[in-house]
Amino acid sequence: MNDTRSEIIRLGSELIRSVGYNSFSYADISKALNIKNAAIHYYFPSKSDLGVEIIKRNLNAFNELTKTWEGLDYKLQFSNYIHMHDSFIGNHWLCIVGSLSPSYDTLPENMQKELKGLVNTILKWLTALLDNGLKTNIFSFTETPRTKAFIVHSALLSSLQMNKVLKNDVYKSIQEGLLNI
Amino acid sequence: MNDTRSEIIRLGSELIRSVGYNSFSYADISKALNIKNAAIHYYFPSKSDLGVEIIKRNLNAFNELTKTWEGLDYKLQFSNYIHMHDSFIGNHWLCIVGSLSPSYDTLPENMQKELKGLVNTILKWLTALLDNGLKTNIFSFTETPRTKAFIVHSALLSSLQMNKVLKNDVYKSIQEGLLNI
DNA sequence: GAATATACTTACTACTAAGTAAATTTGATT
DNA sequence: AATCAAATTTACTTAGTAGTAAGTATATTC
Repeated sequence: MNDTRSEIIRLGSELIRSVGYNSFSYADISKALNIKNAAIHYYFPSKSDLGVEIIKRNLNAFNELTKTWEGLDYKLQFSNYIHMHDSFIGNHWLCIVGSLSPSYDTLPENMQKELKGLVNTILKWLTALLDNGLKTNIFSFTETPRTKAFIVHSALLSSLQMNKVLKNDVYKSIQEGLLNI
Repeated sequence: MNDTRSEIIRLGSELIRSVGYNSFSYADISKALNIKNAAIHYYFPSKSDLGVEIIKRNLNAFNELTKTWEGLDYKLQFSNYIHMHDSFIGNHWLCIVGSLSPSYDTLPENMQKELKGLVNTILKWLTALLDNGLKTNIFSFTETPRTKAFIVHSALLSSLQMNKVLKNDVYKSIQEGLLNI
């Protein structure tokens, strides 16, 4: 795969995580990569094409990653999930879902669809894991697995957002709280 | 208080909740109110002045509301808090914190400061409530009150964001899950 | 009744954004 | 060396966006 193209995607991802989809421009990318904005339009005719590609890659990465966890015990899989975004804290980055969801109504339709698919994939995987763990008495909680998945996912996603604002131990605290399952 | 001014604030609040601070313009407000954009600049010279005013009003409203709950038993206060944003679901609105936090790095400094103050106020109140409830055996949870406050706040805030994307029962589910304390 | 403040409008500026058409360069193939 | 397609720049358009300077009608104060 072309170097410029993947650099655009890499930078685009970072920008979505740090300032959000609506707050970065092709100029931000072109300046950083020392190319012209038209060069980005060559690879991604419209900004939403880039947005869709970035979401797709995240979905792919999630599927690949969880596949490598297959067979691990549920506690470890859960812990892996909870620690998935640890590398983002220092830069105060968000996960893609936490970055794009709040501005969902302003996103182009193809990105909305892709984002919805990503969220559903994550929740489906997490619900199944919690269900398995509950049935085998590895986990212990009173909510339904689906509700528990909603809560865990939401709390984790939002802890990255709060980390941006408070810049304190909110992320680590929530992690520890959630792991106590 | 002036009618135009409060209409600007009302509409600004709605727009922040629905599309976010960076995605609405003075044109959106001026068109809706049948005034010129300069009229908005008359009341709020810069957009951040409007943003700050809206956050301040939310802080004020939170303080006023929780003050009216003083004396109520902890379970009821907690339930009131959890149901605070029920009226937003139909329109897929976010709470102010959930709307502004993800784009924190793009906000003008005065808004960042104000937002941080609001988050701290909410977390302080919630932590105190959870602490009181735990000490009197009204609530039962294993985390520290501070961590539990982080989790509850984050899960609730993010459930409104997920409601935008999924448009299903995620908000109600999380509410029920959280109330089981 | 003259002066002044309030609440705007008109008409603009400076700037930024996404996007495009056409020309040019680069690099591999024949 | 000539050719051709892919990659990229040049130079531009269109459409916003925040913000401002100057003017005006209406009410309020002196």
